[in-house]
Amino acid sequence: MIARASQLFLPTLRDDPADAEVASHKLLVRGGFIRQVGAGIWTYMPIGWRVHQKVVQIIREEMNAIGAQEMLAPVLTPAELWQATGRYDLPVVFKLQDRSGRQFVLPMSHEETFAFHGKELQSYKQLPQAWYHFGTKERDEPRPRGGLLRVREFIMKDSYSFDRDEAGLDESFRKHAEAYGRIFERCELEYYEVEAESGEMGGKDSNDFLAPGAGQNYLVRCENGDYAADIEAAHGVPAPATFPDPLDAPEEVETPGMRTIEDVSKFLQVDARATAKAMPVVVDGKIVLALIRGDDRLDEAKLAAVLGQFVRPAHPEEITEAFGASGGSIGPVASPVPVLADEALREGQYVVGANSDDRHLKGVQAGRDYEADFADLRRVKEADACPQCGGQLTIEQAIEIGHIFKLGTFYSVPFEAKFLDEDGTEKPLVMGSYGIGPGRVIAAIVEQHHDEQGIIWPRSVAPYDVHVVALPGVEEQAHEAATTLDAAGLSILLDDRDARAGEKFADADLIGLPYRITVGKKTLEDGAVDLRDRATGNDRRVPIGSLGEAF
RNA sequence: CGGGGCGUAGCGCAGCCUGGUAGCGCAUCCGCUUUGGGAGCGGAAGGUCGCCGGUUCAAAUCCGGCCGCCCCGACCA
Repeated sequence: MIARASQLFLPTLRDDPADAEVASHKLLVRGGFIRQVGAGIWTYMPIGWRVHQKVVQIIREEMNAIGAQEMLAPVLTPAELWQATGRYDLPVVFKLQDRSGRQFVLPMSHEETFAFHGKELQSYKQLPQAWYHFGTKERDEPRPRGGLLRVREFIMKDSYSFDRDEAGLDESFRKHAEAYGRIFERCELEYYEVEAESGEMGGKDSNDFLAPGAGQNYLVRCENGDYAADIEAAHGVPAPATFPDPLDAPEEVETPGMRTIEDVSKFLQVDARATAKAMPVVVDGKIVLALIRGDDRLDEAKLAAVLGQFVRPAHPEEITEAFGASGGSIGPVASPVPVLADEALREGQYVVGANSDDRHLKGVQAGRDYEADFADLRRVKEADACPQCGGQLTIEQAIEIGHIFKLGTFYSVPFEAKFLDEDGTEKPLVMGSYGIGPGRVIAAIVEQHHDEQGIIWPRSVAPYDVHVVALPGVEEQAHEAATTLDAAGLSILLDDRDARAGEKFADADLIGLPYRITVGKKTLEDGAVDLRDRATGNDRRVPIGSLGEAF
């Protein structure tokens, strides 16, 4: 097909929009792909929607290839469905009422709705099933940002698998993971499948697909390529500490006014890595002392994974009341509250607060001088070693483009979505859920495929294959060239606007179709046109007669 | 929800401090000249200055309230 730029709704902008920070946001707006309607609310304009449809079609083909069945569930959803699982109370869920006060939800995902339909599955003979749709999701995000990176309304491909048992779920999960890999490869995305936190979806195992680029997630990777994880789930091997000579028992020392690790380690001439810092937190109204190595940062997500969702730092008054000392001077020895220590502290002797202002203890050893539960609490740092091979870890921003969950029976039990198994017993369906946001995929592609001039679309998702630039005076010949390419099965954007060459070239670079053909008097004298590869910038002169075979 | 910033023509901005006929660049429309990397000249159109209230002879400008948007944090697929 041939689209004429003179007729298209394709408003390109010369300048970056004032409110854009990340490359994908700037380029998609400038290139006339998307426009903002409100915070986190976007319209896809014609060429942006074409890209979206290309991504959707790739996803659709790969989902169908693993036997998943496409359907469509509604956006407007009776609140009862969400009350059944308790997700009704999540703050990110949009709620509304109809005129007679009936309550509804605008869903952020469709586990409830699909589990509701799962009730019609009756027998193990019907299993496994996998259903999906491209549905509009609504999220009352506390803070939308970054163009398409984090929005309040978006289309998501979400699929739901129904199996007899855990083994079946494992298989459905694996098939989805493989399909996701094929989808992202076809979109020419660099991506990593990593273990993730399950967030508010319920259930247990979940993997994220992270694409390096801008984005809200932090991807930890080993230089040797054998380890990748989201920072909230990542493990790193901390650099070893240099310990002073061991002591037979803790020794109390005066540390006047020393409240920070930096102060204490400098004052006592001790490696900061041979100190421990104590962070009192409150969960369920009780104080717990979280203990990590002095040079580490507490990872709130990991702490919450151990202690529960509602952990908060203790207030200064709570600390003083419990420990009889202020925040910078507390420690695990004779702690009045349970101690939860980071794994790094199992071995070695550390300097810790003495639970008395202006005093610290040297030579404190876990197990000998205090009792603690151990867990991985520390945030991974760049200096850490890879847990697999000891290689150097790197941390980079990444976009979460897909997330797959093993839900188990979290949804099927409240909905009583049961089936009769081969042994004649009734069992709850074992479910999985699997999401991909095409909008985020598009943003990730642009983050990974652009230059100073604009976007460089992979051919698989480009809105058109070829940008035919008609220079003044040869509009007829340009149209003929476009017709030839169209007949050869390519999709064409024909720039037939009454504009200058420089402007058309700049727009072509910005819009980023894989190929550009320039039809101008200069080369037409030789019966040829120029063919430029957007990615490499290389030009080729192609005789008009063989245009159809040039691709 | 905490901190910071912004709201003036389609887009990017100045004007506000020190109140007095609303401006610049790009884009748009008309004409002429130009035409292979965002042209030149001439003419034109386009604005309830986010909203409401207050002060004042007079408010884009000062004061109060509200709304919207962006960034950082909290939170989050």
